[in-house]
This record gives sequence, C-alpha cells and structure tokens, in this order.
Amino acid sequence: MLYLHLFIEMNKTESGSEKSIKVQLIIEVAQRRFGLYGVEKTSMQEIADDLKLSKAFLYYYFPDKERLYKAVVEKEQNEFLARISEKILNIQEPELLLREYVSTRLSYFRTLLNISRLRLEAYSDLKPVFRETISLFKEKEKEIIVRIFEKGVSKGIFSIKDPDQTASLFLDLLKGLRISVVNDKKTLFIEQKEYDRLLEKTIAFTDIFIKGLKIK
Amino acid sequence: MLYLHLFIEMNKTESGSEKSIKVQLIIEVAQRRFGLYGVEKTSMQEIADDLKLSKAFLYYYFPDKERLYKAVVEKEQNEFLARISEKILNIQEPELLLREYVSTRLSYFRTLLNISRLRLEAYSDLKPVFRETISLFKEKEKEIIVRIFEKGVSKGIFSIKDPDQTASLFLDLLKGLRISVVNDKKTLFIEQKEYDRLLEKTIAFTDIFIKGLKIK
DNA sequence: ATCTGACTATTTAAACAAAATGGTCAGACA
DNA sequence: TGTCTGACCATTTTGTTTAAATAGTCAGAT
Repeated sequence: MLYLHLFIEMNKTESGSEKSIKVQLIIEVAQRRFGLYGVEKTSMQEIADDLKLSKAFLYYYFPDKERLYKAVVEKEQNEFLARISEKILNIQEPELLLREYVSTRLSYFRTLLNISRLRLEAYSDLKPVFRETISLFKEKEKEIIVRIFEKGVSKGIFSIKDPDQTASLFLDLLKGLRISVVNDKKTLFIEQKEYDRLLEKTIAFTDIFIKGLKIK
Repeated sequence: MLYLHLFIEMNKTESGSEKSIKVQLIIEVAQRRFGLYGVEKTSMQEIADDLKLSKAFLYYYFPDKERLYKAVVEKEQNEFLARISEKILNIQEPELLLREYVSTRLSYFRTLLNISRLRLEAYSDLKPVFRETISLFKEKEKEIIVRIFEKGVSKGIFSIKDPDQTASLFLDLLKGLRISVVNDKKTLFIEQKEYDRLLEKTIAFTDIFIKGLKIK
C-alpha cells in the first residue's frame, strides 16, 4: 500500500491542512463535480479528465472513491465550522448566536445536499468510514449548541435542565424540519422556493424554541 | 362500471358510515392483513381467501386494490379522529389538550406505519387518489390544532400571532421528529425501543413548544 | 343484484449478456 | 526512490428476455 503514509496524514484531522497541494487540488476538482452532479453521477475518470491526468493518478493519492468523497465532505464541514466559529467570536447574546447558527447551518445543508444528491434518508446506509465522519460532526455540532445553551443559562436568560439532551433534541428538530419540508420526492435537487419555505419555517421554529427556553 | 354507485357512496365521507355490512367486512379483513404484512405483501387473493369468497367478489365492491387500501387508511384516520374528538370534549386546558393530541397521534402513526410498511418518505410517490385523502386528513389535523391554539389564546394563556401558520409548523415539526428519530433504514418495522425514544423526544419537544407559546 | 370461474393485462422476478466504472499493477520516467 | 501511466481485471450497473405472480375483467350462473 503505497498511499499509506498519505492516508494517515490525511486522517489526522486535527493537525490537518498539511495536505499536499496535489491532494488539495484533487479535492477541489472533486468538490466542484460533486457539487454539480452529485457523487454517484461523477466518475473517477471524469475527475481525472478535469485534471488532465490519468485515473490511476487519483488512486495514488486516494485509496478509493469513498475516501475522496469523505475528504470533500470534511472540507465542507470544516468550512462550515470555520464560519460558525468566526461568528461565535463576535456575538455575545446566546439568542442571536442560536439564530446565526441556524441560518448558517441551513446553507451548509444545501451544499451537502448538492454534493450527495442522495435521498435524504440515504444517510442510513452509509459505510463505516462515513459514520465516523458524520458522528464526529454531529458531536461538534452538539458541542456548539450546548455551549450556546450553557452561556444562556449562566447569563440567566435560559432555563435548561439538561443542556446536552436539549441540544440533541434541537438538532433532531432542525433535521426533521429539513426532511419534512423539502420532501425530496422526484426532483432530488432543492429548489429555491422550497429552500425559502424551509428558511421561513426554521426561523419561526427557532423563535418559539428560544422563547420556550427563556426564563419567565 | 357496476361499482359506481357504491364508490360514490363510499366517497361522501361526511355522511359516511352508510357502507354496507359487506364493504365493512372487506375493509376489516384487509385492515388486519395490511396491519400484519403491509399492503405490498398482501394479495387480493389472500383477502378473498380469508373471507372464503372469490377474488372477483372484492372487485365487485372495490374498483381496485388502491381504493381498498384507501378505505382502510380512511378507517384508521376516522378512528384516530374519533379518539381525539372524545378527548377534546373532556379536556378544557389547551396545554393538556395539546399533550393528549401528541400522544394519541403518535400511536396512530405507529398503526399507519404497520399498514403501509413503506419507507416513510414513500408518501411522496402516492397516487392522486391518495394525495386527496392525506391532504384532507392534514387539514382536519391542522384544524384541531388551530382550535386548541385559539382556545389557548382566548383563555389568555397562549400568545400566537398566526395560529394557522403556527399549527402547520407544529405538525411539520412532529412529522420531522418522527422521520428523524425512527430512521427506518433496513428494519422497516418500528421497534419498541425506537418508539419509546421517539415518545420521549416528542414529549420534551412539546414541553418546550408549549412554553414557547405561553404568555410571559 | 350478487357472486364465480376462467380469462387477460400488468407487474414483478429471475437469468443472462453488455457496458460502465471502480480498482490494481508492472513498469516508464524523472 | 517517488510519481505517474496504460493496460488490465473485478464488480456493479444497465438492458433484455422470459417466466411467474398478481391485479383486474367479464360472460354467465344463481
């Protein structure tokens, strides 16, 4: 396994970002194609053609297509987390924070949907490699929400018994609302109109939820 | 079309319940088989065998399998609505009403899931005949919630600008939570454990939502 | 008017071949 | 030695045909 050293480097997501320029290039090209046509409708050959290199070149840097997909998803995740972190630094009010989180998260959702182009619930039959990535992201997400909630509690604004549980409930509701509203049916790509409706509902939901958390 | 007169009778859901004893019998037998094996795994022949009558007998009373399915679903719907109506008569507090609605609705959901045995989102590719039934039910459902909300408002307990909009948001959230929590994946039948978890989350959600509606 | 047996029409399933795509590897080249 | 390729193999997907199962029809018996 010639690529082993590279693969290990890729996976230490913490020190990350030390990916060679070539790996980054592949990811970017893949990201674009995935974004346009989805993973399933993108062949490794096409990505190689974009780069004007051979298909075997890709397999020199990535063990398989799934790992490349994973890398793209992780890049998107990091971009999302970066955006959120930036906002967290500048905003003090937990209420506003939550609202910012929600809208940023929504646009991330749209990107992800474009990349995967799978029915939404296809989340279920994903490979172990992915479960890891997804659950890691979920944890990070929840951590952010928990912190926002705790901030609200310590500021005497929110009344929350179990911030951890409430956070995962909140995320489940957001996810559920997404699924329930965009009912992907045949179209499979999210339309602007649907997205707007989702945004509207999400905001209305957040308002009520926040009010439900507030101390009377 | 020999069945026309019957079909018309069946469809005037309002005066309803005038269905002949035979039609009712068929529906009940189908209801049991659908509940046990799902629509797709139940053949018309099997239903006929249960009744010890010919398959053609069924087609004398129902134009096609889909309409029989529809009749079963409508029966379930009516049973659900009847249970809810009964509760509404006895409960005065909007808060309690909403909680009762939520838990009754959840058990109805479980029944429906058993009957259809389709992936949850299979809701999407349903025939026009069904869209009608579903959307009618949705309207009735929303109407109930709206009335609960309005009662809460008039009693000075809730503060809701647009009860109609809030009601459909509430229903979307419930639906979303269901989908998001039971992730039907391969199992396809809902396990007790999952159901309990859903119930727990639904209750927690309802608590916060109600608090979010209340006047400070 | 109600119901059936025998029929037809559709849908689903199985089996197979052809094409597309993921993935491997020996070796060329720096 | 590290990087990359063309030619190759293995698996999955797609298309086609055929057979079986099931939905649906109808003339006619009662």
